Amino acid sequence: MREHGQRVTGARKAVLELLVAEHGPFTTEEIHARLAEGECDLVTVYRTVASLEEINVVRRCDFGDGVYRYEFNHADHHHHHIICRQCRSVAVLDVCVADALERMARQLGYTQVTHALEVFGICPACQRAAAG
Amino acid sequence: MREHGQRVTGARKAVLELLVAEHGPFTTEEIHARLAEGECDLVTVYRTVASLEEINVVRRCDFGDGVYRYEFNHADHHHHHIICRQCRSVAVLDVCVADALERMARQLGYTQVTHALEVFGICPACQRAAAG
DNA sequence: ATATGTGCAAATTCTTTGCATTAGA
DNA sequence: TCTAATGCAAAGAATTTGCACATAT
Repeated sequence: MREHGQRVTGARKAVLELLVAEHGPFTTEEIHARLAEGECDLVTVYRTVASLEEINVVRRCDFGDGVYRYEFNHADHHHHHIICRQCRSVAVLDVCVADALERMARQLGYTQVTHALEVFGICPACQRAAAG
Repeated sequence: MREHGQRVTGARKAVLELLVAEHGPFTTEEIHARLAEGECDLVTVYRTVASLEEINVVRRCDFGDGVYRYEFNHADHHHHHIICRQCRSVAVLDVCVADALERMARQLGYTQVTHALEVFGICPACQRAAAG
């Protein structure tokens, strides 16, 4: 963070430690709720995840329900999520197949190429619940 | 639409015709603005794209700026977008590589599997602008 | 005839901003 | 010391909801 002219503060340490310790992804509300009482304001959580995303330490996910979620961005361990459309449970798909698309984008002349990929479905538990 | 118990109304025809004619993707505001004056309320655009998305005629895209966009879902012609982070211009990446992930999700027991994939970068024009 | 869709206004939800205060470097 | 970060309150933006009226089947 210091490399990017950002200060290392209590709030930032707390948010980042939480995201490193638990996998997430979490909404800002969830992050705020998990922090110690009075540790840090909800607004500061918003500002903190934005700062962390800027320096690529945190990745923002969109599960399509109008709320953004944030998770620690393991540099070496890129993965994606499968989200149940019904119960919103999240599982990890431990593979990434988007490299081909990123290459294609670079060939088109784009730089700083990244991607966002989420998979949606109905999880086995919800299928059972619907059937029973 | 009738197959899904949905009624064919003027508003729905207008929105769908627009999305078929122009490529999009468009925000609800953009759709509303392109429709004939008084053709249909903005709220109805929201409700219409939701109905159309439900029956998979329309696909929702998230370009990461907090606004959803909608485009006609060519059944046979699945593609993805490359969005310039700076000027928000959109180009089409005429390939889809997510089938492997969808297969994986189905193997995990998920049904009704779909995915959302967007690629981001800085487009050549914005690079030139920044350099010049 | 009747359930569904629409328009308008208002509410809700998520996120951002302004500004005085606090605290890193 | 000086700039950046924080907390609180308030604003802003996107989307959803309630309800009376209109309309497709």
